Amino acid sequence: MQRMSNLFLRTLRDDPSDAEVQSHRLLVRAGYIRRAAPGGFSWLPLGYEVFRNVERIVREEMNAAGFQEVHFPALLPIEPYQATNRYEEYGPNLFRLQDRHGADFLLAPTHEEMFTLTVKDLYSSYRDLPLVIYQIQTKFRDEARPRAGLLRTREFSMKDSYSFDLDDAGLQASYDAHRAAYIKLFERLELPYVIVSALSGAMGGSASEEFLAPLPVGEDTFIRCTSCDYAANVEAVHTPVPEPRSLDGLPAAMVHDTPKTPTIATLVACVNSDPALRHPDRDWTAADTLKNVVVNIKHPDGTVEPLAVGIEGHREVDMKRLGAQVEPAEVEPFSEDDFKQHPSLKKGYIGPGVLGTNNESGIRYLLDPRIVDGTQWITGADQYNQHVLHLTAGRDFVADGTIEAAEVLDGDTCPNCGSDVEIARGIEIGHIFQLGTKYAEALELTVRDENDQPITPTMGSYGVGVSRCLAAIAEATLDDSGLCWPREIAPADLHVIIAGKDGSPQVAAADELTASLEAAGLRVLLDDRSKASLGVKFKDAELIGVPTIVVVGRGIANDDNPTIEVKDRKTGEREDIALDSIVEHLVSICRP
RNA sequence: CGGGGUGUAGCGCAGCUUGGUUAGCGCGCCUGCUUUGGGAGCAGGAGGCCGGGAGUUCGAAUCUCCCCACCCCGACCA
Repeated sequence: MQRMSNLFLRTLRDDPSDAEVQSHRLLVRAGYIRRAAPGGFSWLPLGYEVFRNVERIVREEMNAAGFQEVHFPALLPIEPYQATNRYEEYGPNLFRLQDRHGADFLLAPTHEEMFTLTVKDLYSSYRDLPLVIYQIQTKFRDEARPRAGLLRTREFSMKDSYSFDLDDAGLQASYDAHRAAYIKLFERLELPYVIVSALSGAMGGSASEEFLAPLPVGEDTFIRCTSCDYAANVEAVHTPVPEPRSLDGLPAAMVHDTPKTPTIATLVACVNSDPALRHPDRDWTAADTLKNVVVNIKHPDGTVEPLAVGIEGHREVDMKRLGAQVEPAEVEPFSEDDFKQHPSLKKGYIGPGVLGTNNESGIRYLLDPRIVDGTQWITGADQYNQHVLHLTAGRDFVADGTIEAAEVLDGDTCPNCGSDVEIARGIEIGHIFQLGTKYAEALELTVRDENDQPITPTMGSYGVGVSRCLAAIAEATLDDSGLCWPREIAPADLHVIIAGKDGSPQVAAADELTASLEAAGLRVLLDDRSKASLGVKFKDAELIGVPTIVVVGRGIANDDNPTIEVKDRKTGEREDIALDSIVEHLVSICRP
């Protein structure tokens, strides 16, 4: 039992000024956490209780799946990370430090290297595999911008597991086992989730899916179908490619003067207002135009190559999608100086006529996949103040290939079923990766097969953000009055409020009730504060968010039929329960 | 790293434009009395390097410069 009269807790009446997102505000106001460092939080008793509950559930589900728990240091030497090149690839997000001898160390952002090395250390036979081991550990990442309370911190708790298999089928089985375990886990946490296909990014490897909690405060943008269950990270969305159209009978391309139209908006206004250029049946829209955007692609070896991307005029280039397509190269803006280097590019009037490796600019030209043969476009004529109408793909121009770099819009076509997709935001709560042999090869992990030949195991890695999950659960369940935890996560099963003065019968009754409830195996938070007014106790109970609130008050003074009030935090429904059946009643609520 | 905003008591804020008593207010905290079914009342009290440093000035929370921290947007990001 926890008595609030001596609980290390101070609830706040006002919102902390530095907290913007709801979960952050309420976790601070309810006395669960305190900011202690940039991107770092201290856990207070109630918060740590909830944290341990989330951690326990994660652990139980991992163990239930047959995975074995280990624990590694967070402070690590850099050599293994140099061997996989991640010491460089992680860049400024890696915390680096030196010991007293000047030797380099890092604070681990994730542990692929150490798990791989430990397997190498202990195992050497195919008979030992498959293997899945995991840990729940504090991770460190020097985030450029910690934000949103517990949702993005520089020090956070994460469950990370690693699978080691002999072949692709084994990896797929380990991956599927994690996927299934995560589904059970998030359902037990009562955390809504969407599984989206993702790109593996800097982790290397092939297949990868993210578990997102679909909440507006999430930082990840994803696409989901309004009809089927398709969902994907915005970087990983595939654009359905329309069928090519016939070139027969299409009007010829014509160059027209379109003065002062360097932007899509001015161009559309111009062609709609010029009687010679108007569409016979309707207004032209930005979607009738072909926008050509030039960027620089910086390769890992330092060389820079210009790249032109052709997309529908009503879309922007999505830098995340483009970046994911050209990885590991990086995208940089095309500067005024760059334009001077390429005089054939008339800024604001760039068209396919000069783009492409075989044309005047020599710049590689990639098209959005929707721009199939037979589609007609209004686009730049490569002379200032001129555009060309009816320029037809496959007839008047051919690009060097296609690229998925256009922004995804609400109402785009689902690649799975053809219905509309919508854009949503989510908090990344889990991520599963098929890594392949990148780490095993770099660290020379091999085992002997049945013919005594060395083979390289194939790996997967799988993460769940424990502290982030806690924040996501708070975010998903809170209401205007405060937090509202699922029972298994909550810091207690019951929040018992004494509505009576010191020495009143309510105090004795509450003490007796609490003892009985504890004997029945329920976790009780008892508000026995004598100085706090009843209003404060009610407000604090709702703020703290224990799922069931029990009020020992005037009802017990009824000699004929003494009662105790039971209130459901989420619904607000209250009910007076006879004193002689209260324990049984509460057990049935808490342990259905 | 770019843009914007904010730093004054444990928390939330006013004061700064136009420099000038002892830097205020609400909540919280301490003492006493009253109160007890929805953030109680009265009375008394404690608590401030006004983010840090340098400068201007007879005098700086207030003006100038530099730095730091935090929040938001973007870049970044398993």
